[in-house]
Amino acid sequence: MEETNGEEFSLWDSLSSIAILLNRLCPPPQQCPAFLPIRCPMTSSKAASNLPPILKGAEIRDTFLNFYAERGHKILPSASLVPEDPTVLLTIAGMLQFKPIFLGQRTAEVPRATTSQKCIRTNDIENVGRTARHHTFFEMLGNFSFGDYFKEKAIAWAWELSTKVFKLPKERLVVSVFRDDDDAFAIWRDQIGVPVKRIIRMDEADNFWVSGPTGPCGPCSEIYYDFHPERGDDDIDLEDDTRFIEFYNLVFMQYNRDAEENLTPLAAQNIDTGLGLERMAQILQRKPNNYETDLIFPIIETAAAIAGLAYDKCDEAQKVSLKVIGDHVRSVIHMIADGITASNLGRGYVLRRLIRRAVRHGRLLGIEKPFIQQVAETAIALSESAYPNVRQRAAAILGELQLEESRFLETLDRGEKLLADLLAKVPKGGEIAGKDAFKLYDTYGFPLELTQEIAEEQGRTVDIKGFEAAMEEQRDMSREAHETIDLTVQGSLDELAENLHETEFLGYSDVASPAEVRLLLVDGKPVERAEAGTQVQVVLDRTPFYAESGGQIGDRGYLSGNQVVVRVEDVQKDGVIFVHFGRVEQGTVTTGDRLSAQIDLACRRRAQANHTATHLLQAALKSLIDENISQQGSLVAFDRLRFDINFSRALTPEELEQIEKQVNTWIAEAHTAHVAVMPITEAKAKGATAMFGEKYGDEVRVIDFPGVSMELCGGTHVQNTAEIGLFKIIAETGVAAGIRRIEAVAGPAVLEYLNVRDKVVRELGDRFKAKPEELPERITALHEELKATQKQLETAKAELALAQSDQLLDQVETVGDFKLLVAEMPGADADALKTAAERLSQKLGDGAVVLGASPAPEKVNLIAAFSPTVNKKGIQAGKFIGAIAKLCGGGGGGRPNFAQAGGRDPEKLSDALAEAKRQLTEQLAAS
RNA sequence: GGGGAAUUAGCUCAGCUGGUAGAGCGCCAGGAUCGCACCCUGGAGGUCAGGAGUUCGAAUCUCCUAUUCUCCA
Repeated sequence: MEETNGEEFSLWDSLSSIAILLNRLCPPPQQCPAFLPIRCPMTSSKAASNLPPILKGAEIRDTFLNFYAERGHKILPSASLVPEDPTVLLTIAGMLQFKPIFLGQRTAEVPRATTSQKCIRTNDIENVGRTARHHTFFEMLGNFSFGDYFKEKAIAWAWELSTKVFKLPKERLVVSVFRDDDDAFAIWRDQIGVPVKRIIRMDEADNFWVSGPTGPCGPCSEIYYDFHPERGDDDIDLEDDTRFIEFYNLVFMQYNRDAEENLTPLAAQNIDTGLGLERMAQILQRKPNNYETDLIFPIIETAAAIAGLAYDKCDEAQKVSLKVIGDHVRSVIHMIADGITASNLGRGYVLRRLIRRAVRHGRLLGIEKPFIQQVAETAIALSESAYPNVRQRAAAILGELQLEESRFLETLDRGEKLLADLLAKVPKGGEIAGKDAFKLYDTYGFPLELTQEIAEEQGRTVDIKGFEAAMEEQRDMSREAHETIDLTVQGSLDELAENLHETEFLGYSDVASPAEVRLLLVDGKPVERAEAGTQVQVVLDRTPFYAESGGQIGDRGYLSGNQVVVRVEDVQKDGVIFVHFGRVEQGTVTTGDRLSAQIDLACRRRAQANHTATHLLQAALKSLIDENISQQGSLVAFDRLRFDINFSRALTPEELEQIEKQVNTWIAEAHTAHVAVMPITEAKAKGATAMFGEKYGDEVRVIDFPGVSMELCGGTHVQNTAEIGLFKIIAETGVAAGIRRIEAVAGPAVLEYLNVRDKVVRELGDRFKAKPEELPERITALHEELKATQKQLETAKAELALAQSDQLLDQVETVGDFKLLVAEMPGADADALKTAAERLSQKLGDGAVVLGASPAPEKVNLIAAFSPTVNKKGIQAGKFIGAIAKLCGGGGGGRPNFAQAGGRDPEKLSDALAEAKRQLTEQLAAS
């Protein structure tokens, strides 16, 4: 078929409707195995001979994987969204799980593989829903060659898959190659037969792949689908996304780039490709964008139904909101399924933002009530056949979403209230300051767009520039803080590292060893010798000391030699070099000295007990509470251990008791440790627990207590769990939303812990004359008694003050139209004075009352109560009493009608009162 | 890792530049009612998260700690 005659739309539309009809005739996957649609009547029909068959998303996925499986590729499962590579936050590309192979860190088990990989990217999050194909969640179909086939086959297969299997018309395909890649250009032109005009050369920015500043890299070649072939082959602009969509990217990894940017050919050349599932679905399902494909649209329909909307009748803004929900919900269910929980850091924070954006767009659509769970249920149903873990984890997903959604709705409520206050202060037509909007966002989590929207409704604007400036400031602050950490020894060590060799670690087997001083530092600077009394850092050629890592703190001990003793208090690791921090206790230590390095065995044993206990704790949590619990942080010290886990609620006392019991049972069962070093892949295959955020080499150390716990770990452990003796949980607290912290003690540290508790309880028992179990009751009773007594005392004091005040009525004098009372109320405290003064002032009517007392040594209280008529004479209680209080060595103030003051000189009280009386008499008498 | 904020009665929250801790709901009692709900009157209920400091005086200002929320990396 020669291209359409410009009537693209009508033809396309009519073909679409035929296709839809045909699809109805043979639609359901269960009747229609993956390849059947290709054999549908449609493909043989003349009218549709040039139109690819409509395939469901799932069929596209299966077709791709099977195509490459038939060509010797092993189908591997999608890797988790949480990458093994700790430097990467989330799995952002199909090749991520193979990166170590491409970087030469690991050898491939198979020469060819194919995957459908779930991916998350949030760098273009603002575009999601607004363009046809930006997503935070997408699936990348890929075929990979590890030093096996290269360009020729990769190109040929990609073309065969596109044109023969997916039946994309050749005339509608355009390919790109890297500017200098003549090989690829020739293959496309000569072997595939693509017209030269439809092979476009592109620059580095688009068609040269690098994994980092150095390392493997190479040119790419991409295949684009052309929605408007009638526009001709002459000015093809692949950047024009109204015409082209890139759906297949082939990366030819053929060079290694060094620090000087020299490219040298790789011995083993690799192929890494990616075909966007959603994009292919858009093409094959004739949809205007990815969102309306069967991979996402049901989610949108669910959301629309909840909002009471019909998608095709929605305006553009509503469609954007629905698309954002459709996209984000897919991200969110897979993230939670892979064990991520919403929090305020790292990938947990990414998850939170996605959930909140989805909720917010739901509100934009007019949904007031929680709805995310319902939408998520649709998303789970859509994904479960390809990713069964979303169904297995459905309860966790829905629970997490419900928690986070309600938390966000609370945040919004609070923000709306604060914004209302803010708006009240800005006149109509005015502008909300950028820093105010930012504070709302930064401190209270209230989205900027929402601030703008509500402000606009109220006829006000928001200073966006000011907001962004404030945001930039906040970013700088974070970044600076991030960079300025730990400059202690680092700098000088880096300079010297070239002259130092890797410290040989002997501590797994030895507790003491001869060693040579290779480097001596004082205050971070290298020195030849250090005298007794100086703080030093020592680098040895070999050491039995464990350096802090994996949460376990460094060993303590001594370095000793001829007349020299250095006490080691801590050991840190800088890469492969161990630095012993300590103090020279005796003699002079000199670079090159041969010393005996000996660790403090008692401390080491405690650390071992705590460390193994940490492993048992993790195993117990996984088996008793939730298998998805994983470590978020850990500390193993000599006297305690701390273990942070991702878990969204507090553990109950019963659960903690259960865990404690389980760990102690394992201790009592005396399990023997099997420690082995093996390739990481083997360890994983055996089911060893690894930690995210922990860097592992190819060879890993596995600590195995068969049947109980198996973990990758470089720390030191007991040989038998019985050595731990006893394990006791002492606290369970929250660290951040979604993260709980368990603190415990194990081994000898338990005894210390119990001794302290025991001493306190015994002392309390002695003091309260009660048995330990009676203490709480006893204290409650005493507490109540105390409160009752205090209450009685207060009442009595108030009564006394009133009685005293009544007696003072005798001393009232009349000055002109006013009543005047200046008196001392011995023993009355501040409260009593206030009560009395107020009562007297009421009784006197127009007039002034000044009372004074000294409730304690070195303490004076004064109260003045003036009627409004007195204020009119220009006398204010606050100012008046302040001046009087100065006479007693103090100060004071208050309101014009009622004020209080104090001082420190009781012996001057009567003089001060006399002065007060004199002044008041004089001023009140004046007319 | 670095910021910002919050913590006041059983619950939701006021409390201004330091000067006698409040409201609404809930609770208890009384009134009204054949009775209940509504309603009216009265009452109980507070270590102002904890600790230190400044001050004559701190819920209020400063510092530390804990907990929760939130933003950035």
